Amino acid sequence: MKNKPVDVSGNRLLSSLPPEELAKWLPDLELVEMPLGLVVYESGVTVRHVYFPVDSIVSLLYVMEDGASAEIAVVGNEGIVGIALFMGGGSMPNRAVVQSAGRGLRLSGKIMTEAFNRSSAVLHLMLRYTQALITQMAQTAVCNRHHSLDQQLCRWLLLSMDRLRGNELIMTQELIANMLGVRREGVTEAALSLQRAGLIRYARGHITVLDRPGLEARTCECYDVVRKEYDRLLPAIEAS
Amino acid sequence: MKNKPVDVSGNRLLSSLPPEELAKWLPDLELVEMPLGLVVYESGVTVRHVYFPVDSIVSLLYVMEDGASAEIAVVGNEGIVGIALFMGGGSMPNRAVVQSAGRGLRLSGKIMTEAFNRSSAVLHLMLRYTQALITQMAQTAVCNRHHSLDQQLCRWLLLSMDRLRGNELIMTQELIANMLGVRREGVTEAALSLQRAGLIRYARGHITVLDRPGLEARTCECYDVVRKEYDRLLPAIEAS
DNA sequence: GTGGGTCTGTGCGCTGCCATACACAACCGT
DNA sequence: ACGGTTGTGTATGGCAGCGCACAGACCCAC
Repeated sequence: MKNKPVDVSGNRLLSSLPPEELAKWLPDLELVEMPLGLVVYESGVTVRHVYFPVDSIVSLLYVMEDGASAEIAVVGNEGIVGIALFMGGGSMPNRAVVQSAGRGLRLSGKIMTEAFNRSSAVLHLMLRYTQALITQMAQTAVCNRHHSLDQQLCRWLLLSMDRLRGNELIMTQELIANMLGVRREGVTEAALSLQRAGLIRYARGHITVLDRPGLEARTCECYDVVRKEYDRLLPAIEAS
Repeated sequence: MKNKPVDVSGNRLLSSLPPEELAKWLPDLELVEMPLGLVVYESGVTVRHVYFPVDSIVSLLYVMEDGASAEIAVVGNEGIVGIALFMGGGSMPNRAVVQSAGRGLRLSGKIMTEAFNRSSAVLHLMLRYTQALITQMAQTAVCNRHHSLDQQLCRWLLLSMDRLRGNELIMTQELIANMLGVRREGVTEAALSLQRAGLIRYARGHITVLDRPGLEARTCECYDVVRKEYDRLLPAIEAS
């Protein structure tokens, strides 16, 4: 348990809490490292902490019996990992994995649940966030059904970049393929296509976005739907 | 506003409410017809009522700019249509359409919201249901990514049958195709295949399930994941 | 700098679903 | 009984993504 003041401004949800509520959390909020690949919670296992990513990204993915996987949603500095805690189920049939290394603020589930049940401000903020997350999942389903790998890669890159600071992402094509639930070779082709169009630069696990508007033009409507819904449901944040 | 006693036992969520809470709702619960194709709520439009299907099924689907569609989740007598009301957003970027005609119990959003904010029993029940719904959406995304049309049709049939009484469904292949987001011809082929295997009988909009265990054996793991999660999260109901 | 692991690019045949087009059968009203 | 509408079966060609196999390119450790 740390005593030094924790900077809470890195997470949009946390920094949207009423100050008096936040004050109660501060002593228990712990800044933790979230290395690439860390499993934040496992499918079907009761979560003990919630995590507020600061400069990391956490991917919620379902792992099938045969080992294949598919991303369901992604959580970054706009959200919280572990909604099952306050939704009442305690666990979910999917896994949360750190997709982009960084740090996050961790809070014990007990404190979170108490706050949720006591403060209607906390409750309503968390539920609005959850609704946004639902939209992201729904749109993932739609996108998986109807759109090309090319478009999905654009969507995925944009969603990820929205949840980070810079314009660079550390992520191999293999990992992206796991997230999208496609073959690595498919990602290679799609990424090459984006690179040839001058939208990104890709080199051994380092992706740099060169032309964000270009990506936005190339992706499907799904990205926009999700983006707009997050903007609508969550308190505005000063332009980053 | 009806005065005759409304039978609430047809909906699992409603009948799981504490009796004293339910008593407050009774005067305002209205039994309404839900004909095939009725749009319960429209994408982006604030919902004014919630609906508890009794012997109808409502499909949540996203309609794309080009008119194509994809089902995100399905709600029957185990659930409620209009979660955006208590989640705080008021609306969602998808449409709710009656997929199987029947009746439902309608409640004004105002009353629902008040109950949600006042009664922690109502709140927790609704949130647990919402978590189950989230799982269904997540699994839809996974299924869309990885599984064959054949398996998806099985999943869809099973999910639908779980939400109805008998073993018959009134539904053209065209409509099923809209839900699954595939071509009608694809559904024809898949349905023929199931029919040849003796699992269903199909005739001009009438589907009869002949061999439920057979369907369960043929579908993907997605159905089971969703089924188990609904069973886990929602209060047990006497065997139907 | 050399060798081994990691990451990316490429080729090939295969399959599942798409788009289009059309045949036919069942039902429905008059 | 008849013609239109609705629902279902079938064929043909095409394409996106898959599975597999392998080649090169880069990076790091020794």
